Amino acid sequence: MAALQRAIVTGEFSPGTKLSETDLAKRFGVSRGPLREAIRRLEIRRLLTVVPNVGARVVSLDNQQLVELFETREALEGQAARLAAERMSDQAIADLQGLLDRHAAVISAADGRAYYQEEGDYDFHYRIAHGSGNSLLAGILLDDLYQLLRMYRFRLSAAHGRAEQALLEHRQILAAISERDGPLAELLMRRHIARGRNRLAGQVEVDQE
Amino acid sequence: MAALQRAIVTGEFSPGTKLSETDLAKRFGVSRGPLREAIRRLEIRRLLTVVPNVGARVVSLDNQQLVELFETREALEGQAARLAAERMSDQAIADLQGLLDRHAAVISAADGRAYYQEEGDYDFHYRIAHGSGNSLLAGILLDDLYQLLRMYRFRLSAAHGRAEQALLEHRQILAAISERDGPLAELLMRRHIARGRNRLAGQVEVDQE
DNA sequence: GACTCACCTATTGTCAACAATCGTGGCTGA
DNA sequence: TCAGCCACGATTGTTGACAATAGGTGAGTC
Repeated sequence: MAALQRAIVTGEFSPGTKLSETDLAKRFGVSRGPLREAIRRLEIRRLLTVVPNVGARVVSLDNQQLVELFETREALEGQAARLAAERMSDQAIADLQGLLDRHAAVISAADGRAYYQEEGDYDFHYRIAHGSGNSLLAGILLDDLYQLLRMYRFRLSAAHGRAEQALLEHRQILAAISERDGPLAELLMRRHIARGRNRLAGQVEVDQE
Repeated sequence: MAALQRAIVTGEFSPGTKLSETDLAKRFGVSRGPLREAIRRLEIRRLLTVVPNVGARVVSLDNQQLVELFETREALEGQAARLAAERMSDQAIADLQGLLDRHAAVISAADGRAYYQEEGDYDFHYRIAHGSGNSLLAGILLDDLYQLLRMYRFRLSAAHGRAEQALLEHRQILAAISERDGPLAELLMRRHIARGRNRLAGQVEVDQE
């Protein structure tokens, strides 16, 4: 069930790949019934595109669609940061501070490369989404958009030194949250994501098929 | 397929209702296989809550969850309004102006009651979402959140005179879009939705079972 | 040689039967 | 009388087989 989603998100199936029901059923050792249900779920989550009587393919996002993804994240994560500033517990904020400290250690050890590309960035955003105290908002971000984003992390490869920059931005956002300044937290988060979007827009198109 | 979703959204099944697979299968004249796929889809769309080995129920949102819905809409529709101000065609803006004129006619004819409760409000927000030019953003709003919202329109019953107020706010938003003022359009849209949320918060709890 | 049409294969869509799990009701015992 | 246990019924989860549709392939014709 979740195994299929993981296989897609982790890039085991590259974007655009045709998914045969019978093949997948054998691969995961289940019958086609449950598998079709899993496919429907991933279709709604926008990880697969299904055309009737033809089959399912792993979504293949062009740069335009990635820009759309970032625009949507900008709105939702901005709101999440604002709400987190109002609602996150002092304990959760302290924990998040600890997380960023660990990230800093990783960065200096790995010379800046690892942080942004790897799960560290997701960790931070993950906690902010949860910290919003809004389970609907958090659900849309974590269950839908982040899964989509992870498929394309390879294309969002960080420029050298981007890791330190990202960490700095994370620290600024957390500082705003810590001071319970909702509007500032929202503004900083939106900028943080907009930077990612701009980096994307300036990138050469890399179409695969 | 879509018939089940329509039946739920239109309130044919009231919130909290237990949905039996066999009953629904007979009702819609299909087998349990396709029906289960439909259930999974509606589960992801958050219209049904499914607990394993027990069954599916129509979601039953308490006021807290409705507040979450409005908070999420606020972020997404605000962004949609901002983008619409940048991207909507002059033609689409003119059409939307015509829609609001027709709404005004309906209001004066029906003495203000019909507009806000009925589909008129959705029409406006629907077009803004589309006007954003962001199909992901529009999809989340139209396919997920609005369906959820429509289930609870009865609880959001407008106070007398709210229809005129809503129409006025719609006109202000459209004016900002027409002047290509993205930030203003976002601000006004967020306020427009926040008013709905505040009305909700001040409302007595009406739990159904 | 290129185009058209019919067939054929492979894949998706659907169905009815079987297995597994949960909730309920009644029974038993203290 | 009430608590706990057991068995039964009902509902969900799963499976394999059958039907329908799409795309490719080959022969035939212009």
